[in-house]
Amino acid sequence: MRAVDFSAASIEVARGLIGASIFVAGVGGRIVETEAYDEADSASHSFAGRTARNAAMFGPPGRAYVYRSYGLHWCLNFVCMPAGHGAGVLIRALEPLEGIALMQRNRGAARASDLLRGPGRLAAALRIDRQLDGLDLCRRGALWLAEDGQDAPDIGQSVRIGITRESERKLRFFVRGSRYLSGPAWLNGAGRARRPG
DNA sequence: AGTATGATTGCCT
DNA sequence: GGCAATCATACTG
Repeated sequence: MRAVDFSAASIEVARGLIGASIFVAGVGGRIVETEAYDEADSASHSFAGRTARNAAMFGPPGRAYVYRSYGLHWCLNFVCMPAGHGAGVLIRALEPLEGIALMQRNRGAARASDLLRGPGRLAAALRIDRQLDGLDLCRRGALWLAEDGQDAPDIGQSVRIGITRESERKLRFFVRGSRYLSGPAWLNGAGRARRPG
């Protein structure tokens, strides 16, 4: 499947989005880390059913779901199949590509390697907030996606970060060896993800 | 490199 | 009231 194609389950979309790029008004980067949240996933915001906050997750695939995390940060997700069941992909980290100086201004002059490392940080750098919730990503709107021309990256797989429920499922995908990842080093290592020892 | 803490909003999963 | 798909800061090593 094409990378920018949401007619698939979140685990496939999470893997497929690695290497694609996100652009928002003069800034953007390449996706290096994602997490899948599927239907019947107790770690997902959609698990308890539809609310005002998570309504976009229950809409058509290929839309943005933007939520506030810990009352402070915004986080960006893409809605996936099956439609109406609340599956999605959390975008966790980008490699800076375009508008680095502007993104540094948006976040208070972070180093390039820290600019887009983590879902809250990348949303701040790209100035993503509630206004983009529900945006149709298949049209070129305020935020759009681009295929990457580069060859396929080496993709690692690990457990998800910052959750307590279903914490053993390996639904996080990342570019192995990237300097732009979030999470502890032992999750991002060269081998398959495991603790050193 | 790893660990602890407080900030703050929305839903109780 | 408690908790959450987080982050900056302030420590320790």
